[in-house]
Amino acid sequence: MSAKKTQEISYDFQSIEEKWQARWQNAASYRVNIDKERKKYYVLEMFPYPSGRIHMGHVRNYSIGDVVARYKRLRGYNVLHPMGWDSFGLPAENAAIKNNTHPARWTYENINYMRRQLRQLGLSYDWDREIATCNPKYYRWEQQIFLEMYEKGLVYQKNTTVNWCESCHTVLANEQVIDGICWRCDEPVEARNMNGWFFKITDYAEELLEDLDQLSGWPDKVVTMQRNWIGKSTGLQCDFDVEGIDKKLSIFTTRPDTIFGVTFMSIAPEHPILDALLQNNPKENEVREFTKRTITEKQQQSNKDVIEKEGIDTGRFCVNPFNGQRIPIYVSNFVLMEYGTGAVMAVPAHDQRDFEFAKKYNLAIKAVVMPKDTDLDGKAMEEASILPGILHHSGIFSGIKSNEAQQKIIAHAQTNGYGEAKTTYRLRDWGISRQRYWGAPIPMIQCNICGVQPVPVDQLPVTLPEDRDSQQNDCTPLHQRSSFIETNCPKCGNKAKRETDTMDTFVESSWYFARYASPRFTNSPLNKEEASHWLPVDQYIGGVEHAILHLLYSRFFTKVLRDLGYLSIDEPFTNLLTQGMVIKDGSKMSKSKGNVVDPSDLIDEYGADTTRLFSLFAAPPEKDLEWNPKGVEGCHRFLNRIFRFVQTLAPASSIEKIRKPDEFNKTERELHRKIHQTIKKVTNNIEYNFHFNTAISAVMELFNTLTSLYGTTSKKEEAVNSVVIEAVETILILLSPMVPHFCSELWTNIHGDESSIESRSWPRWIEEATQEEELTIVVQVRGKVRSRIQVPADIDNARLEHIALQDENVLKFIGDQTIKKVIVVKKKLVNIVI
RNA sequence: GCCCGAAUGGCGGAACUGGUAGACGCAAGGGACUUAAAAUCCCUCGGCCUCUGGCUGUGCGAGUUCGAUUCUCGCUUCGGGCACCA
Repeated sequence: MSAKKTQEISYDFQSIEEKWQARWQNAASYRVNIDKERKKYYVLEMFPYPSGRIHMGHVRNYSIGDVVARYKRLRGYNVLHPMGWDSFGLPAENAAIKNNTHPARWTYENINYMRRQLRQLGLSYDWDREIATCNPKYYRWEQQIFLEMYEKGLVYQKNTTVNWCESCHTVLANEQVIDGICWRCDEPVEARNMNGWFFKITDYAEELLEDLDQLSGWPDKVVTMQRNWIGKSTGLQCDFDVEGIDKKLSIFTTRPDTIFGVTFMSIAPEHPILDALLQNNPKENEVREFTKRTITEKQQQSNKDVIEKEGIDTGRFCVNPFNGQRIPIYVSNFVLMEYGTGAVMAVPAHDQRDFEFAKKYNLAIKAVVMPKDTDLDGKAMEEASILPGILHHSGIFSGIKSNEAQQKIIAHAQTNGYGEAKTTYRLRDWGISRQRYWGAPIPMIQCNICGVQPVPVDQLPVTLPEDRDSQQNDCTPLHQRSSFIETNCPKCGNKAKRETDTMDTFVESSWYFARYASPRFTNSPLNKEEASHWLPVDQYIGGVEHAILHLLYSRFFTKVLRDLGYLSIDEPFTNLLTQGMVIKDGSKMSKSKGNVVDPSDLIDEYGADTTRLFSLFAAPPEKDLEWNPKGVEGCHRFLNRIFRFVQTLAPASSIEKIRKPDEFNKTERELHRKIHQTIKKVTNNIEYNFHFNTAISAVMELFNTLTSLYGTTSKKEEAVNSVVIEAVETILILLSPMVPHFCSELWTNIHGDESSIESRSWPRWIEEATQEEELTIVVQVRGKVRSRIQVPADIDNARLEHIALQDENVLKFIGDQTIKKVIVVKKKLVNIVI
């Protein structure tokens, strides 16, 4: 459809939207400061990466947030609603290389463009608080937090196997590897040995897990995902003596009750004890060959495929401390060095994986836990039995129930000094080193004399070098820039080298929500007073794809910042709304699929208000939104209908027919009732479940009622009365969080240019006014609807039953059969059972 | 494999605590206005039948109940998460 054609049928959204955006900007309408008189409300949408242009996912996310912000303001809250840019990251480097420019330039150009797009949407942000994470004024504080964490022992460096993405040319955190694939570029990730910096998120594993219980305002799904990700298991860590060497083999098990069923031992190919085991061992070459092959296979294999279970006998034995039994030690390809102790006690009778392994290598299977009324025989078993039961063949523990035996066996090991209760987590420490240019430099120095030294806080920020002599792109990694590397040791003053890794961009987004409380503060990362006033975020809104990554890291940082004395809260986000994706033609909108709808085109054609309205109307926020261009037109038509109606309405001040409820005629009563029913419905929809789609439907119904009672324009004489004005005002206020320009404009049409809809407060419904005078009662015979009867609302059940039983149609269905029972549901229905 | 979630007209989606299934919108069909079209307005719109009425219908199969989209059990399909986790 051409713009011209649309113009003919539309209200002049372009000039209206420009007018109101200018007003809001000039008056700084959404600037916010601490106000002790009013309750605070902090609503935040996940800030965007400045990729170039706003997409429909952003429009949806920010429209939802803006409704919440505007609604809360009308409810009298002092609302903090900030916006900023998650502006470090790889795409900037790629674009810089492609266009021969500097990533900073590309990034800031994008920010400027996208800020303009957001303003065009009429989003009510406090732009004075805008931050960009690539600005040294932001990452300087991040470097300081890093140093304070280092001092607290929460940062360390280690050489370890890391996830390397060759296509992004950098290391990735575990959370950024999805099914063995890089979260950003979809290329497979390889294992590599490298030196890198880590945050000790595992120190907070228990608290991160426990506090999930507090997050009643989060979707269960996200809480569950985090719980699984942290992956806590409790059990026994137990030492087995190894025959012939002076070393112990330590295992971890969640099933200590099966320890008398151990028939072999599986250790990881990387296990450090292996060297000792292979000394003077005739099988050395054979075993070494196996481990070498397995390790290579593991590195090549993406962790998605389950590889065939394989193992090799080392020819060595260890001893079960509980019964002195000799146990062969195998190296197995499925044992992970990173989890537990890298060694597993194998109980084939009660673990399916061990069972298969035992069958393959013809190892003994010994059943020790007998489920109720069974007597398992290891030789005859066809699969492992994982059910609880009574312990057999288990020495002094025989006869005890398996769940009780767990604690007793752990206690026994503890008393005898060969084991203890142990908790392990799946969660790994967060590797934050990135070998890329466009990120916050890690503020550390390597001195040959003094070792690793932190950059003194008064020397912050360590800024990215910008040798912009040439017009060339400038993304050379830091380790290739001698001018950056060379420095002096802060301790001894001799020549030393700077750390050349930059921080994972998820570090920036882990605390930005706190910085918004005092974005220009220059004494420390956070102004404690401001932070304690505004935080936690009352409502956080964003895509579910961040369920683990960003949301887990932010929770971790909140606890760290608390322990560093900056925050007084335990959890950053009280309520979380995860919105669904925007779908077109069955798949997510993306450039590669060529199914993107550019929000700017929509704004040009229909205006920001229609664009916002549709994104809210088409589906409830947590569901995926199917894009339907015709649906947009439907929303546009709805606004046009209201516009036309209000255009023909006389100014409120000229209304002479001011009526009080007790003077209402039937039509006025009906409209008045609908007004209050709508206020109730919309308020509940926004307040409790963010179902904006049904909120909008309710307003549509109110408008439909209005026009069916008074005609599609209000030219008629009788339309000019106070109830009609109330209806229109209600429609405008209820819709104003969703279509703010439109409602602001029409409000001034009714009340004059000085009047502002935003200074009004959200309407309250009168419960009494929502009550129907007459009810439609359904009459069922044997559960089937046979008739509907109109009765006064205050009818009692006996009278209702009486009327129902006289209904002609009902009598027809009862015929000459006897009535067994009559069920009357107050104000709803009568069911006659025959 | 384990753990979550979902399934309702041609489509997006409604339905409070077990009580009128399909609100609202889109699409479609018919009509009014118009020289005509667009826009606007009005009507119809789950399926079937013997059509002022009736039967049937919320993924499938059972169950509880006077009554089930809603609760229970067993499946199917789709989506999401975790996955040699010891």
